[in-house]
Amino acid sequence: MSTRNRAAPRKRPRQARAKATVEVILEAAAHVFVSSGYEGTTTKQVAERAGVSIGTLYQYFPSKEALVAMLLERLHQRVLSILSDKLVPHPITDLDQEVRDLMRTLVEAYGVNPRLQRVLLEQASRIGPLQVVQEIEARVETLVQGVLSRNLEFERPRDLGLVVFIIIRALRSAVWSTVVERPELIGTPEFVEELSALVLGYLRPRR
Amino acid sequence: MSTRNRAAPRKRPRQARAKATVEVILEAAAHVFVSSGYEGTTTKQVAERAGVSIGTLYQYFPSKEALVAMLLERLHQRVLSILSDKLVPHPITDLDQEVRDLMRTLVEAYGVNPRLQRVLLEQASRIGPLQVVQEIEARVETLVQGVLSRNLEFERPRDLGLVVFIIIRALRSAVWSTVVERPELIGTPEFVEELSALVLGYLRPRR
Amino acid sequence: MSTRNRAAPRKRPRQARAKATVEVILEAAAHVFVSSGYEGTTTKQVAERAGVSIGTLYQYFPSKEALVAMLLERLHQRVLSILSDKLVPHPITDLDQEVRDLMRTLVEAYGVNPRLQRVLLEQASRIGPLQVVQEIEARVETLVQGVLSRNLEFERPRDLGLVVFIIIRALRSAVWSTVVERPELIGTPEFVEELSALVLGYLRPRR
Amino acid sequence: MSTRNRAAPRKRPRQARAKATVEVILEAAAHVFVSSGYEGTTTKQVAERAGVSIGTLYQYFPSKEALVAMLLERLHQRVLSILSDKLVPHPITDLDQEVRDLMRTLVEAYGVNPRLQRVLLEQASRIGPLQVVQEIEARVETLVQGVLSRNLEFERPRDLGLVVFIIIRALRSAVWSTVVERPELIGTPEFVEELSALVLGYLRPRR
DNA sequence: GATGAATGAGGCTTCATTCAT
DNA sequence: AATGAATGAAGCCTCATTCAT
Repeated sequence: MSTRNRAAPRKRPRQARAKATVEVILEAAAHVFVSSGYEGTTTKQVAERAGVSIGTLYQYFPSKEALVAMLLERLHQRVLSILSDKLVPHPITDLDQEVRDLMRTLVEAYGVNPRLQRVLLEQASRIGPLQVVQEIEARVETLVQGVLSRNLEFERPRDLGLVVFIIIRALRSAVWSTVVERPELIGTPEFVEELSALVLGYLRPRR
Repeated sequence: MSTRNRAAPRKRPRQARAKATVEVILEAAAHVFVSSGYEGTTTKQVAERAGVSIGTLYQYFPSKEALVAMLLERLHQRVLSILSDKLVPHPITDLDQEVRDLMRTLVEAYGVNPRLQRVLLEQASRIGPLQVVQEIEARVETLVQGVLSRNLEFERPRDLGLVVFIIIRALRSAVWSTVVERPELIGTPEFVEELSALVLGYLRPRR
Repeated sequence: MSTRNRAAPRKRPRQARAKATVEVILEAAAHVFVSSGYEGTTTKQVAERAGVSIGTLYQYFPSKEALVAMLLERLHQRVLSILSDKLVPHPITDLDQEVRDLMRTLVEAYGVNPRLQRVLLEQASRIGPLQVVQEIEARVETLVQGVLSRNLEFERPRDLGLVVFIIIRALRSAVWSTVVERPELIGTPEFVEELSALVLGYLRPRR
Repeated sequence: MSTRNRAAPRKRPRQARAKATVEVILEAAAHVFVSSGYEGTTTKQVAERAGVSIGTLYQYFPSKEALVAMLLERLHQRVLSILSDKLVPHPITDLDQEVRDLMRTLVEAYGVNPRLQRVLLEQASRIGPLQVVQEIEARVETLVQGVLSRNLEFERPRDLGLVVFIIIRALRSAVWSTVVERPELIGTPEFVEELSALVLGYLRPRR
């Protein structure tokens, strides 16, 4: 319980000013985490960039980990909301297009501040499996698996769970690596096309 | 150069005893890095696990970074030797089998102590682009690209460099994630089959 | 500038408590430097003697050098204020008395915590030419040279700069050595008399 | 006894080779002490510069202090031999010339590797009053005092011990400072002339 | 005698966190 | 609520010295 609590926010801000303070701190934290990494980031730096005192920071976040936890929660909410918006069940007309849309959605989701995602997820595993993260990951997998199971049939028997597991990691890694190593490609149609090819080729039965 | 190269080993061991010491330190470092991560690892822990004094450690490695650099070098030598052994140019008979072999080789290479690979590569980028790493990555890409360019033809025009970039990240990530999250799958034929499907499907022109 | 200036104080204390802390740390540092020398002094010793934690020390002084730099600045301010107070230009009546007063002033200035002066000046040269020190030394030389040039005439041509250079070192050394080796003499009229004789004899043309 | 012994050489070298080794170590030590200061000097540096192993160094000198002690002894032997050679009692003809010779001798003595003298004497006081040093200093003072007492008469009563004390410090400091701050002046007739003026003026009764 | 590998106490410094104001 | 001064555990690293070979 004590461990779990370290990562929990200290108090929910009630007043408008307090809410603004929390926002500004989180923004600052995101910025510093991205540019300095988790260990390279000091709470003082975050406070300074946020323009608040270190004491104020600790009033809202009882530890450095709590910053990670909160950011992780937010980030995943954003990722999840993207997925939920786009993956509402609906009648399928064009299978190919369907799968392609799904992938585009995943790429879009992983493209939300990917450097921050990287830093945070790295910590997520160290902090101990944060419930938020696990939940989200599970939901993403479920969503994807749902779409696929409703729409695909394989010639040979395949473990759909494994397929989804692999797809997600492959896509995520491709997106993140590209952000870091070839940022100029992000957003080009060519890049999206290749990612789609990766996934569609994988899902489509081979001759 | 002397001041800057914190990552270079401090001295070449001359006596047999010293060589053994270096080995034992590196083994210890690998172990602790894997279990505690780079920042979570202290030089004292490494020395203790190696059964040597902290002074001895610093006699051979002038900094924590130097441990990473040395391990990185060794790891890559191993990875590269796997690749070189298997990817010797030779007459192609069965294209499908050929590509599948290539992928198996990559999986094998990324399966060499993957948790350590993860920790080290993460640091590699922070330490500054270590030559060893860049070289290796370049050579892997070149090798793969070579095999592919000799054996594949695409219906639509594709940027082969981008294709290889994506394949490598996708494969690597899939292997690493599996080691961490589903270790029981590593080595199963099913897993290898899926990875092959991922790559072959990607490379094969879609109908 | 930020990286290089290890000798600059880290932050200006705002609250009254902080100011008091800075004072107490500087006093402690002066004491320990005098009794143990620069290298013999550890920052921990200083913090302990000041009755603050080591962290507090580093909050205000980013390094051991910064302690030296600050003490040097203070010491020289004191020395300079003594000189400025006494060496205000004024009409000369008794030349002999005039020079004697000048010397008395120098002795008084070098007599301000001379053991500390020794330790600090030794470091000043190692730290790299601190501006404060150079400025002060230059001003002392200028002041002395000014008084002398307005009041002395030599039979043979002499390099007044060299004369001043020698006088200052000779006086300073005599004062400092006496503090260390014959402290009982400091302040006796006899001692002052001899120093005056040293300087006046030097300045007065020989027959 | 244990403290005293730290500074004593470990063994007298008997063989020629051993003697050469000791010499080469001492030369190296002198060099490194001068360029890096006492604390800045590591025994390993000394060994390396001497071209011997650290083990060999410790075979002849049981500690870093022992190096200082030995160098101090040698240096003072040299200083003392200069003084002894020149200050042999002899009939006085020209008083003025006599005193001037004495001063020249002192300057010459203090000019023998003055930077090393500075480093060593600094340590001498920290190591604890080394007998060698005290003896030498005493002998120098005695010698000088002897010459002066036989040849000078003052109008007013003066403490000759104090006079000598002051002269020696004044001269030494002037020489050493000049080496550090105005090396180009060392050896010029002008510089010697000023030092002589300093001393002669001091000794000669004022009108 | 020589070598250099090994030791470990101890130094400097950072930074997450607490708490008095 | 906010501030920022104070804390101190803990990390990295150096270097004088010992000792097995």
